[in-house]
Order: sequence, then C-alpha cells, then structure tokens
Amino acid sequence: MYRTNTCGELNMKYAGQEVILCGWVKKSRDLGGMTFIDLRDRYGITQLVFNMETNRELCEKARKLGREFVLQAKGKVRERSNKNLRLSTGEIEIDVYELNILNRSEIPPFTIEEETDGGEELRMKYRYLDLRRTSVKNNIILRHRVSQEVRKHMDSIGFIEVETPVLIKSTPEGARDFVVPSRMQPGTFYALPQSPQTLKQLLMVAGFDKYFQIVKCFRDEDLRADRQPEFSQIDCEMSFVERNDILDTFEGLARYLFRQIKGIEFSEPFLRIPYHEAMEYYGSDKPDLRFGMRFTDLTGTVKGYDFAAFDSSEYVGGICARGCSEYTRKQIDELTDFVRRPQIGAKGLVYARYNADGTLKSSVDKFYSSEELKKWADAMNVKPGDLILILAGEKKKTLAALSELRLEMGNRLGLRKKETFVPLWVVDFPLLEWDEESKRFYAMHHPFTSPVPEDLNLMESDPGRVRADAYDLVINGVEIGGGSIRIHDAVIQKLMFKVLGFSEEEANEQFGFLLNAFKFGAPPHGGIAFGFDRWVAMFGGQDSIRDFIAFPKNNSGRDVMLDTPSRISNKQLDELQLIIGKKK
RNA sequence: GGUGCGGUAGUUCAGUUGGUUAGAAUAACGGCCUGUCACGCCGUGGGUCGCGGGUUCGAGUCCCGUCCGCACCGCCA
Repeated sequence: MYRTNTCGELNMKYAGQEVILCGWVKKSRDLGGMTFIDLRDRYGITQLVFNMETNRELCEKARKLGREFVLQAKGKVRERSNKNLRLSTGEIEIDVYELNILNRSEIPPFTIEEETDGGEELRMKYRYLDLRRTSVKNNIILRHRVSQEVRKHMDSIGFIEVETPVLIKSTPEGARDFVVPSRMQPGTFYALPQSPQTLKQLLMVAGFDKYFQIVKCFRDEDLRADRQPEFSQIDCEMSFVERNDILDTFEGLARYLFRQIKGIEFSEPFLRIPYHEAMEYYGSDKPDLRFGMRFTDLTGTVKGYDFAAFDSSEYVGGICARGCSEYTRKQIDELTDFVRRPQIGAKGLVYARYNADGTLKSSVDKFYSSEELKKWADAMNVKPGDLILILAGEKKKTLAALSELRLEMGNRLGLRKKETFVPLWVVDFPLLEWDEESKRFYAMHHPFTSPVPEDLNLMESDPGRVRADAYDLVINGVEIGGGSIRIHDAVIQKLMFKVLGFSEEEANEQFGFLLNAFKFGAPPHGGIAFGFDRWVAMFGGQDSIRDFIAFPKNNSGRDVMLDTPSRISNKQLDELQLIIGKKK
C-alpha cells in the first residue's frame, strides 16, 4: 500500500495514529537540529518533522531533499507544539520514522506556490507544474464540479446526452473551420465542428426530443483571453417548444448552477430585453446590468447651436456619472484619451459638470448656456454632484464607444462587483446582417435560425427588418449562451437560403443532408448552447478562461508545452497526397 | 491583417541624458542554527541585455528590421 491517507485530511482526531502519506516536497526548512518538510498532494499540505536527536540518519536524509521530490513517509500523527492556523492540517504534524524517495525532481523553473514568480509563458510551457498550484488546481476542480452539476440537472429534467462526431463536414458560413485531410479519399477533408448545430437538429428529427452534450467545438479564428480555438459548450436542443419554453428551461439550469456552485438564489425572473433596446440604451448586445448608466439620446436636444461637432453628427448620446462632478482636469483628460484610443475611435469627449451648488459648467460653454445645459441634465435625470459625458458621431460607432466609456466608468466607480451577478436574456436579434463588401445578407446567428412568425412576410420584401427567434443569455456583460428556434419547415429553409444568396445546388451541396432529413417529419424545435469555459471562469471570478482549461493554447493558437502546431513527416504528407506550398 | 505594452541572472524585475566592472529580490549551491511554517544568519556561483543590422570614440539605453509573449481592434454565423 502506497498511502493510508492524503495530505489534506489529517487533524487532531488522528493524533497518535500511524499513517503513510505520499506527495511532493513543497518546501523544506532545515533548522540544523531538526528539519520540517511541507508535503503537498491534491488534497492539501501536511508538515513532516525530522529530529537529529531521535533519528540522526533519517534527518540527514531529509535535509538533502529538493523541491518537488516525490516522497512516501510513514510516521505518527502528533499534535504540534506551535500550531499554524492558516493550514487545515496545521494543528498536527507527522513524526516520520520511514522515508522513501519515490522520485527525484530537477529544480522547477518557477516556484510552485500561490503567488508564483512564474510568468505566463513559463507557466504554460511547464503547465503540469503550474497545475500543482492551488489556485489553478482549484479552477480545474471547479470545472469538474460544474460539469457534474450540469449533467445531474439535465438528466433530472429528462435530457439525454448524445455524443456527436468530431470529424464532420466543412461549411463556408460562419467561422473558419479546422480541417483534417482524409487519407482514404485523398484530396478531401473533414472539418471539426464549430458546434454540433446540424447534428443536434438531426437528433430532433430522430425523436430525441431533449438532447444535451458537453462538447468540444473548434473555430480557426484569432484568440482572446476569453476565446480559445478549441472550447467546450453545453449544447442543448428540444422539440415541440417555443422560445419561452426554452428560456424557462434554461433559466432553470442557470438558477440551479448558481445555487449549487455559488450559493446564490435569484429572486426575480431574468430580465428579457429586445436587442434594439440593448443597443439603444447600452450600446451593446451584451450589456453589463450590474449598474445602470443608461444612454440618453440627446441628438434632438443639442443640435442647432452652431457647435459643428454635434450639428454634423448622426447621433449624440450621453451618460451620467453619479457623484463625479468634481473630476479633475486630469481625470477628464484620461477619459478623453480613453475614448480616443484607436480601438474605440471617438473624436472627442464633451462633458458637463452639474456642480453641488447647482451651477452647470461644460466644455462647450461657448455654444450652450446654463439653461440649455439644464435641459440636458433634466433629460438625463442628472443631479447636482454628477458629471455628464457625451459622445457624438456616426450612430453605430458612437453607441459602441459610449458602451466602452460606460464600462470604464463602471470600473472606476466600482460598480462592477465580482460577486454580484445580473443575468438577462437579450431577445429579438435581427435575423440578417448586410455585408457591404460582398453585397449580401449574412445570417447573424446561423442559417437555420427561424424568423419570428410575425416577420415572416418581410422575408422577401425587407429582409433587413426581419427579427430572429433568437436569444442570448448575458451575465455581467459576458455572453454566456445563445440559441434560437430553428426552421423546421423546408419551404422557409429554402426561402432563407435564397435570401442568403445560396442557389438551390449550393444549399443542397452544403446542407443537403439536413434539408433531406426535414422531408421526413422534422418536429418544431429549438435550442441553445452555453460557453462552458466562460461560465466556469465566471464562477471562478475571472475574465480569462485560460486557467480553467488544463492545457490551453497561447495567444497565437500555439500549445507551447507540446510545441504544436508542428510539421509532419514527408511520409505522412505523401500518404495524404499533400504538398506544402510557399507563401505568396 | 492592425494598434499598444513588454523581452536584462534559473525566475520576477530595476537600470537616469548613450559613458567605469550591468544591479536588487528570490531561487540554487556551501556553512551555521532544535519549533519552523515567506524560518533566520554568513558566504559562493550565476548574464549572447530576444535575434540581426545601423548610428557613435562608446549602445542594455538611440534608429531600422525581425522573432517571441500579453492585451485589444478586425475576425469569432
């Protein structure tokens, strides 16, 4: 037997008992006459003690141990004379009388402690060492817990987990596919799924009326802190449902997870707001509603006062920063620089202070009198002590910039608290998006998304105005999930392809399998998929999903530990009949 | 594809206006130490300043190019 106990479970109740522990040397403290070793495993840390007086030979052995050596130690649990209340095992220690070095270790390239000295790159190269650190380890354990709870809940409400293939068919819509060359049919390729979208719809045709799967998805696009080329989704689909059935069902899942994982109970139903409202008031289709600071449209109010920047703008909008009227020149300049960064691209920032004494002072006093400023303040419900911030320009861009400014002010005012969660459903997305470059419509969601029934008649006359029967679950400004009611009617599906500019042949070539299936009794259905990594990261209180994935890719899609992507042998290339060309 | 920041000891970083032998902390190694838990004390070793080129009497520092990392924009139905 290697061990009788773990390094995390022993306490005073075990005093006097003989135990065998296994683990890694986290740290040793050699005091000359005695040596202490912190032994670490997945469960915790237990202190081993060696004493020169009682066992000279063993103590000499112990003081030669290096960091991360793997040990097996046999000894007696003993109450400490000096207790360490910061450790759960801090009341006891092991008086060791048998010590086995199971393996030695080189000196690790960074310290394996909570506050590591390792940089991101090193940690990723030696991820197996990084994973020994408590915080990263706990993230992985949290991920496990969430996935278990998802399965438990979905099973309890009658959903079946079905695995779908990973080698599937490439489609030109949406994200870039990762492709896998076929050896048996040289010159042809599988694609890895961006999501099992069409497959889960086929499962609906098959009659599995409640399906889910925690599934790897792949998108060959550039990475972000919250985006990896391979990531996991909680993928779900149901038959014989309308939008509200889906929202209710998965609001239930969200409530269950928050209860089980965070101990949070939401008293109110999740807010449901239409897309156009989210854009108009928050400039984003995933607004952070932990705080208000809604936009006020001032376009009509501010025009006609010879201020060219406003007069020439399609849209002028403002937000109110509560209690910020005494912002210094420097703070305002910082905000101006912030909105003028190329990523945000506003031309400038207009501000107006509503001073505590009731006077108004703005950066555009040349054009607007106190009375006019008062009108702005009234329109925005601004009170003495507040600061008005205004951006102007092309509507779409200005809303987006104002949204960034709103989030920045939310951060500055401490309104985005980590342990506060405000979920909402954003509904009624546009079905289609016009692309100026290729002069055609693209599906905003995907080409199987159903229009809302009332808008069906606009499909041919005014496709841009058609709303989709689609929805996103947004929590704290993060898109946690999204889905839609699907088209189950072959006629509407054909119409959709037509609007998207697909010929019948193209549609059949790419989605024939689905269109074919729909001829055999497709039930009305819809579904949703949640970004599993993001949700777990949110439960873990972080913005980056990387430390919630055991072996993530770096910023450029590289696994620095495996050192891949990498070249393959000429033999492999030959078998696949592939030739590596030169970059043009 | 683009923007910003960064790359100096094993590691995390400092390094002034271009100027003597490039520093600190930590880790490592050696010694001392019987209640430590960020142990303490004394000592030792450790550098292709990412790489290539240029300017200069002289470059870690300035210029050009390039590679790598992180964040973001584009992209991500």
